[in-house]
This record gives sequence, C-alpha cells and structure tokens, in this order.
Amino acid sequence: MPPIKMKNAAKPARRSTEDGEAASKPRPQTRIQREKQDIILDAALGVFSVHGFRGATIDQIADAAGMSKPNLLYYFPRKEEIHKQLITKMLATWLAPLREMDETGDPIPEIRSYIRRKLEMARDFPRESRLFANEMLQGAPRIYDILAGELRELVDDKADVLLRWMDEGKISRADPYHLIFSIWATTQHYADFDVQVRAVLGKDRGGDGRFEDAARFLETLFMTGLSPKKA
Amino acid sequence: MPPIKMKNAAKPARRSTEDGEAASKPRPQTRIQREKQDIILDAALGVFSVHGFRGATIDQIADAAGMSKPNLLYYFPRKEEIHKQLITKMLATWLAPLREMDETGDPIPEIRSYIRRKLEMARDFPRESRLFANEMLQGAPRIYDILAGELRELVDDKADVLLRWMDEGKISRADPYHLIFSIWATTQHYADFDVQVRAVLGKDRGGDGRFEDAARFLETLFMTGLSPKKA
DNA sequence: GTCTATATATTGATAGAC
DNA sequence: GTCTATCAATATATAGAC
Repeated sequence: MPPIKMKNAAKPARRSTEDGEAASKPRPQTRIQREKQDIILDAALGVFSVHGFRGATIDQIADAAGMSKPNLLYYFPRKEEIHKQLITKMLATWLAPLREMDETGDPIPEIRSYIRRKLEMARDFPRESRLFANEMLQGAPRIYDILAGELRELVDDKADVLLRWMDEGKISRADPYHLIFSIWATTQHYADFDVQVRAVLGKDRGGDGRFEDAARFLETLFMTGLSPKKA
Repeated sequence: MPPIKMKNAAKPARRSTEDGEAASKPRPQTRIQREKQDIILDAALGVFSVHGFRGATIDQIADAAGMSKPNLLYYFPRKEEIHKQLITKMLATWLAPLREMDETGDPIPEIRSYIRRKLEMARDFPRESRLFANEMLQGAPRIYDILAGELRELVDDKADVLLRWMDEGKISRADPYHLIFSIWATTQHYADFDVQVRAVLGKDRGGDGRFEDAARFLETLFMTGLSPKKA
C-alpha cells in the first residue's frame, strides 16, 4: 500500500488558542457535560462508521446529535478529537474478548466462547466494528502504533497459548495467527458487510435469524476443524 | 442500519449542459482517450478504495494520475462517473470466481480452488477488494440493487449446488449461505485488513509469506471441516 | 451554554485562452 | 486537449451577542 496522503479538508489555520499539542489534561466535568458529550459521541459513531473520517462532516454529526454545529464544537473543539475518543474507546472494548481467552481453561470451550463473544459484539456493536474497519481500509493512519504494539503483543501472547494447546494435543495443529485472523474475519463480516448478508439472505431466507445461523455454522466450521482427530 | 443521508458535498448546480440523465451512449474512442481514461481509473481506484466516495477528492485523483483537475474532468465530467465505472468493472471480476464453481466437478476440489482463487484475488487486487468493502460499510448506496438482484440469484444458485453435494454425502452438512460468507470473509480479510495482518505478523513472523500461510490454513480449516466423516 | 454571523480553506465543476 | 482563472457550494472553525 502506498503512503497515505492526507489533504486535510478545509483547515482554517486555527486562528487563536496558541496552546499547541500540550493541552491534553482531562479537566473535571459536570454530569450534564458528560451527557452532552456522550450524545455527540454516539451521533459521531454513526457518521464516522459509515463515511470514515474524511467523508464524515461536523454538520452531519451535529444534525444526528440534535444540536447546532457551534454548540457541538463547544464540547469538542476539533473534529479529530471526537474521532480519537471514539477510536480509543472502541479499541478497548474490541480487544476485550481476546484478552478473556483463558490459558487455564478448557481449549475447545475457550475458543468456542471466544467466537461466540466476537459474534455477539458484531451483532450488538456493528457501528464500532465498522469504525474499526474504516480505519483499517485507510491503512490505520491513526492507530497503526497500537496495532504494531499493544495488539501485536496480545496476539503473540494468545498465539503462544494456542500453540501450547496444540502441543498438548488438545486442539489440532494449525497456524495460530491465521486462526485468530479467520475468527476476526468471519465474525466481523456480519457487522461490516451487514447489507450484503441481508441482501443475499433476504427476508424469506431467514435473514432475521442470521446471527443464530452464523453462530451454529461457525461453531461447526471451527470445531470440526479443530477437534483432535480420533485415531 | 438507518437510511443513509447524502449531503452531496460542493455540488455547484451544474450550470450548462442540459442533457439530464439520458446521455449514456458509449461514444467511439481513440486509443489515446482510452489510455488516459485507464490512467485516471487506476489512480481513482487507489483513492476511492482508501477514502470511500465522499472522502476521496478529485484533486487527489488528478494528482495520482499526474494531470490537472480540469484535464481529468475533460475525460470524466463528474466524480460519480469515475466511481460508477470502477464499481461496475470491479463487480464483474469480483464475482467471477464464484460463477466458476462447477456443479459437475468434484465437490472438494471445486471448493478448494474457489477459496484459492478468492485468496489470489485478495492478493492481486487488494484495491478492488477495499473499494467493495468501502461500499459495503456505507450500506451499499450505489450497488444495493445488484446485491439484492444479481448477486443474490448467483448465491442462491451456488447454495443449491452445495446443498446437493451435501445430500449426496460428498461434503458434510452445513448452512451453504454462511459457508459462502465465511469464504468471502476469510479471504477478503487479507486485502481489507492488510495493515493489521502485517502489523500483527511483522517481518520476523513471516509477514512476507502471509498469503501462502493463509492458503494453507484456510485449506485445513475448510477442508477438515467439510470432509465427510469417516465411519 | 447556545445561537447567529462570519472568516477561511477546500471542494466539485466551468469558462475560456491557447 | 490542456491550462489558468474562477464560480458556487461546503467544510472546519471562531467571534461575539445573548
């Protein structure tokens, strides 16, 4: 992939407030401030997850949040700030299921419930999934460091766990990294490509029960593939 | 998903050329015209696939194509026209592998080579994959009809083939639609989430051979899952 | 805290010289 | 066919009244 060129749409040179990058102190907030911010973040999540950072506009977000643009900018002085907070919050919840995969547990049930949890997240937090996907498609300009740092360490760690389980003969042998990728891919697909899934299944094809069907299918796919061969 | 609100950035009311929607005749073209258009389409593919329709700008595309903005607009009078042509071309090549899955062939090898072909496309045409993914994330505003029409028919058709193979005991029983989804998801993941895959694998983890490793893994995953149980 | 006005940069698209 | 100049609409963000 070529280096990303950011054209920085309509940046009006930031006239006053000469505080540069240093001002990142999380000031004390009233209850009403937090509520307003949550409304904005929720609205912004909907817009960013569909159009990406550049494609989204403050107007759209303000509309969705039911407030005027200057009012929104009173709470978040910069568009980037909203996006940054969303990404940070999303990443934390997004990686939680993998963290929960427990080395001391039973391998097959552990993997099974990891898949189930990931699929539930795709069902319950599709906007977060799409926000993440959008960031990936752009080459992760804002979170690359986290991917190559924190995420990589976490995956390395869990890959080791999987390898140990394979060594002990508790699951069959396969590349642990690509196993994790395939779990991510198959589960997130139901959030990110939701339109396609629904269009293909349609109402008469049981599009409503698609998450239950997916859960059953993925369990079959992965478990049959991972169960130790009998003799 | 809520209905998509298109804010139509910077549309200057199209001053002259009162031909409306009717002008879609593919006029005869010289060789040099086609070449220029191909350069533009190639450049546009790079930009649209990263930023999506709204996030991409004609300036970026013109830059990437090595020509001025008005010059580009001489060949494609409207931004939408470029995107439409890209989407159309992409969809055709994108669905080809599934079409090739042959009912009269041997089930296991047929599925195996379908997966292989899809993975090769993710490797060789990642920009097309991301263009498609971007469109999906946005709710497919420009291609929904194709998804619910042509694509759905194709998938229905191939699902029937898979079901017949299952009835004949040649592959084990599973939901054919979700089987197809999971093949799409796992293979396209290597194009759409390429940054993440590379960041996690890194150079020392064999990130270079990731497509070969993925091919081996996916073959194991799907084949072991699909092979008829012995006794 | 919220609003109306407005400053400034960028966008998609044209006009018209060459 | 290509370029410079430019238009009209939108974009991010601020100022300042209330």
